[in-house]
Amino acid sequence: MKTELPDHVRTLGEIVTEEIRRKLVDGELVPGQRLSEAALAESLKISRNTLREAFRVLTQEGLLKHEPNRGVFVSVPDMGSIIDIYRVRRFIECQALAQAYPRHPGTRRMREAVETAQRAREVEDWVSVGTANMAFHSAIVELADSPRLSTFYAHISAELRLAFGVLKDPEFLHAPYIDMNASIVHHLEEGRTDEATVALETYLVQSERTVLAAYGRRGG
Amino acid sequence: MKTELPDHVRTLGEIVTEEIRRKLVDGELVPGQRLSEAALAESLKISRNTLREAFRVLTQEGLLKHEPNRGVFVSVPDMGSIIDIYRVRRFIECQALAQAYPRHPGTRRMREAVETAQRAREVEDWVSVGTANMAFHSAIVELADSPRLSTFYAHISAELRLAFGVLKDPEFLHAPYIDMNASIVHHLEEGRTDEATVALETYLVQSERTVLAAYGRRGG
DNA sequence: ATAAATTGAATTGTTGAACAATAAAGCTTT
DNA sequence: AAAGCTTTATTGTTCAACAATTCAATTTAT
Repeated sequence: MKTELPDHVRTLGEIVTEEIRRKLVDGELVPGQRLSEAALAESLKISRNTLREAFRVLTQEGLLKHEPNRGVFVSVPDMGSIIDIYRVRRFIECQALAQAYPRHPGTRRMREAVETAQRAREVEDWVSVGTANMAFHSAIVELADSPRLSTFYAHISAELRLAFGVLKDPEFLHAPYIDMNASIVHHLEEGRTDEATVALETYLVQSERTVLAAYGRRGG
Repeated sequence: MKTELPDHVRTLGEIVTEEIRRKLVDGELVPGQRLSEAALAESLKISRNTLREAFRVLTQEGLLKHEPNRGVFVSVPDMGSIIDIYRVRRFIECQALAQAYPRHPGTRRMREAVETAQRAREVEDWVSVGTANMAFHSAIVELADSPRLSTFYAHISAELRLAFGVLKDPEFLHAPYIDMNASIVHHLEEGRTDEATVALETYLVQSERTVLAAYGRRGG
């Protein structure tokens, strides 16, 4: 008897899409940078056509910007984008949390993300702190039990990492919020969804202010 | 002096993407149908490579489904999809309406959509009624002033039209709701956002039930 | 000297053909 | 009827070519 679960065959185009996406959120490719078809195709050892298919997907996700006849560029998240992203985050995360029931499996994932972040903080591994922090908020969105909402949030989230990348200070951006997250999940576990929601909103407002301020100091 | 605003150069790939998208929401291509690269490319008079780029975009939008080595198929919205879509709609539309301020320009667009729908009803042009109805709900989402949220909603909306297409009864699906929409925008204009939100939620619950029931009778 | 027009190189847009890899269908053999 | 094997059609991927466009450099004109 064979285990029949390959279901997700990975085509070269998809693999390459993931690879470029990773380079984008990891900061190997920086906002504003132009991605030459010929150069990138050679570097990834794929053909231009396959690369172009990947470009279309990532453009649709908001990570790349396509300017016809000029090329594709890594999206530059300006202040308008950041404001919009945080507006969406408050819009989605707060409501997902507000109408969650405390026994939802997502709660466990929130708890785990907080603990992971705390362990990473002890070793001062701020990149891992950031990753765990993102996982925490993804878990919040999953409380809504909507695949489409979760996918959408994943895109928003990746776009925000692009913005964080240019700031290059994960400690500053994530460390202060670990305890707030702990408090949020604690409220939720105890059934105090109202207080959890208020705490989350406070978090998001404060985080937005921090990011915008840092952004204002830098590129404008 | 030349009017310098072409800004959005339309590449052949984009044009073709729009064309296929139109065929999808107009029901010329039906859920489950396989789209042969060779056949469709020839029919549209474009190359396979260009068509494949369009496929990636539309797959990302949820209108097509890509099964590696098997081809791309028009998405078949099953009950799970419909439930998810309506969950997202309640999630987004209700909150957008609840926190809207009555003088928002979106309000005017809501009013105009209602009037367009009413005029179309008098002529029994049910397809136009449906289009106006969709415009009404897009206008609700625009009350949130978030480009990303509006784009996301547009995708959800197109996916829902795919599901409506198989039911083929625009009168049944849209006509009963014109007056509810009129009532919603009226409440909003008079500043009674709470009542407007309740009415909207009622609308969405009722519409979902109708669609699911019709779906259950058909393909299941 | 500045602005406009021209040229030319580099890049993207698009195509067609080719071949490899995979899946579906048909056929055989048990 | 099930398992194994061919055959066939389709997708995955590459390559080379050319058209169309941008951009910078150069020339020309004011």
